Amino acid sequence: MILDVSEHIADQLIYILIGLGLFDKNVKVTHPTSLKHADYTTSIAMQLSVDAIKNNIASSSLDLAEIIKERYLALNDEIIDEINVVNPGFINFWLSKKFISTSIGLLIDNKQIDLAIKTRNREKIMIEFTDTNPFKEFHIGHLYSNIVGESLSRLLEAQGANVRRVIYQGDVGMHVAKAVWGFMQNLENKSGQDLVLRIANLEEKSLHEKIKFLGDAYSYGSRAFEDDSQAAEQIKVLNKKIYDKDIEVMPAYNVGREWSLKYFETIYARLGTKFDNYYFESEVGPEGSKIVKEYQLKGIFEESDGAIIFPGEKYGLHNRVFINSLGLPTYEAKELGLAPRKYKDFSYDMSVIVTGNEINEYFRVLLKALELIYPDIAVKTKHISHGMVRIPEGKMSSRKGNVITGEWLLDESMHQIQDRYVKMSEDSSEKVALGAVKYSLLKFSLGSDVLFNFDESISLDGNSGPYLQYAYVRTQSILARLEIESMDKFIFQIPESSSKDELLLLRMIIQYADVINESANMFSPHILCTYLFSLAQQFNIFYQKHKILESDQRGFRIHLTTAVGIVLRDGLKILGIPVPEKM
RNA sequence: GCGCUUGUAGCUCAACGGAUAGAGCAACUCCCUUCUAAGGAGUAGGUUACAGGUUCGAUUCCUGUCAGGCGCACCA
Repeated sequence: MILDVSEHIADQLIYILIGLGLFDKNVKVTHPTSLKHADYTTSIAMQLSVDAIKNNIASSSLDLAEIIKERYLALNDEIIDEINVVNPGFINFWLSKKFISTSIGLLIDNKQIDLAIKTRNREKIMIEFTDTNPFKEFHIGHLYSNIVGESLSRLLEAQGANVRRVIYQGDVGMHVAKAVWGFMQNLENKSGQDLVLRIANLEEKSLHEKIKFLGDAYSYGSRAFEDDSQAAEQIKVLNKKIYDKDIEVMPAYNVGREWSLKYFETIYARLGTKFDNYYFESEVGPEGSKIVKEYQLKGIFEESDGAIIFPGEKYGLHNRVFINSLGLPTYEAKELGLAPRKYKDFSYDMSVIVTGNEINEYFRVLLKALELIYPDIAVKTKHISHGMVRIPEGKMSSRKGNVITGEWLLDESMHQIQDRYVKMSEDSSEKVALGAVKYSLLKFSLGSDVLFNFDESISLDGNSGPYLQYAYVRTQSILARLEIESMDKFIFQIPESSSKDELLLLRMIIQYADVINESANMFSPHILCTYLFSLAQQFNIFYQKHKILESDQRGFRIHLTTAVGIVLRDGLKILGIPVPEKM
């Protein structure tokens, strides 16, 4: 809908600067911190003032800014209405009303957002996120990863990318061994029936009861692992048996794995994620081991204390075990097996992996090893890490029983909403609950830890998901009062008497495309959140001050409301937040 | 001890090296016979942990100090 205005202005500026005998290809044109200053701004005059003064081009940064302004005005750029220069040398650009009305008119006609600049047109991007572990719960950390991964996927899709969502699940390893051990022990104590029959009895139970059973088995197993050295030995042996697909453990292993995966699937569906590929540690482990052994011969890996390690210290990192002394691949080796497998399935231009920041260090080591083995894959791999979700009591642990599961949070959020708004439909309250929880995690910049606060995560007021949903619903309920006839008849035009609030709202809408690109390029959904919140705020101010349907500017205001609704709906969709019809 | 990371209003967080450092929550004042008050208007709240440095300009970059978090080989 909108051409890339900042790039357009930057091009003009470069042309002007060359004419002046100044050259800087890093001319940046950005949105100022506040739209009160202008639509676009550049600080180039200040950056080049030293050069300009030295070469007698200008006497100061302010002077240089004035010179640039005059030359820009001489270009008669139709997009720009006004340029002003502000101390100590900012050059501020104001979009013309003509440009604004044309852009908004297009937006309304198309009834959707279509970024003219498809910065990632058809780029193939594989994105891995959520990474649950069968046999364990789906806790808020997984929830966070899922919400972040899904919104990043949608941001990249908005830029035109061909995105493939994948998940990598840990179905082997010590956590699984602990759970299977606990599972078998818990079954053992019940009756004299044989294992297969005892498992069959459990099949009648509901999925939730089965998951509860698995959860208990895991905490029983991990407690035993720490407190009982004999049990710990058994669990280690069991771990190996699981890798080897030993017939003795497979019945319990297979049903537990299946229950878990089925359960996770219900959560992904609820959250609105559909994965295209599923990868499992059990599948990539053997390949990873093979690669490590092959490259051990080439000197990339070394033997140490019976294990095979990658000597990260040689590269300023630290050493990591890739194959343990039992001959089993660790996380790192499995990841090494996963990388080429993913590339084989989808010859991507970029591979994004979303994880918690606790594994940042490992990932650096892993990337180094990958770089030595598959340099072409390594350069395409991008690790995005989000912070850990902390709870006020400290660390979550299954053992302490203070794990907050994703499902519990969503359910609890929904209950609170239904208590407060008794008339709301089931469908809307689920959407609002999702909006509250998702937005509360997305609004923070990625990277640093987030403190989980229940009241805030389900907050319905202020800077929250429901605030945005409410603003959207408000636009729709106003528009719903319209007769169908009236919609197509006006040509979008900004009246002379339009107020500052209305103009500001229009200028904010124009920025949407830039915000999407910035948010996607920086892999930062919170940028979109911040924007949508201020847009909704500005709309609420407008709504409070002005009558829409009963005013002499009815047509204009209806269109304005329509445009805000389109942007809010589209932006929320990109965040993965559904919009209810009524609230 | 080493590596990575964070420190901004009472709390939770924004701010591409730029303009008077902004929001939400909490507190206090107001505004519903009105297109949805899940809203709006206002007041109060800051030596951006501390000390230097680089720059026309530093919350942002560099160095040091202090404080928190994470990671330091067979878990993921």
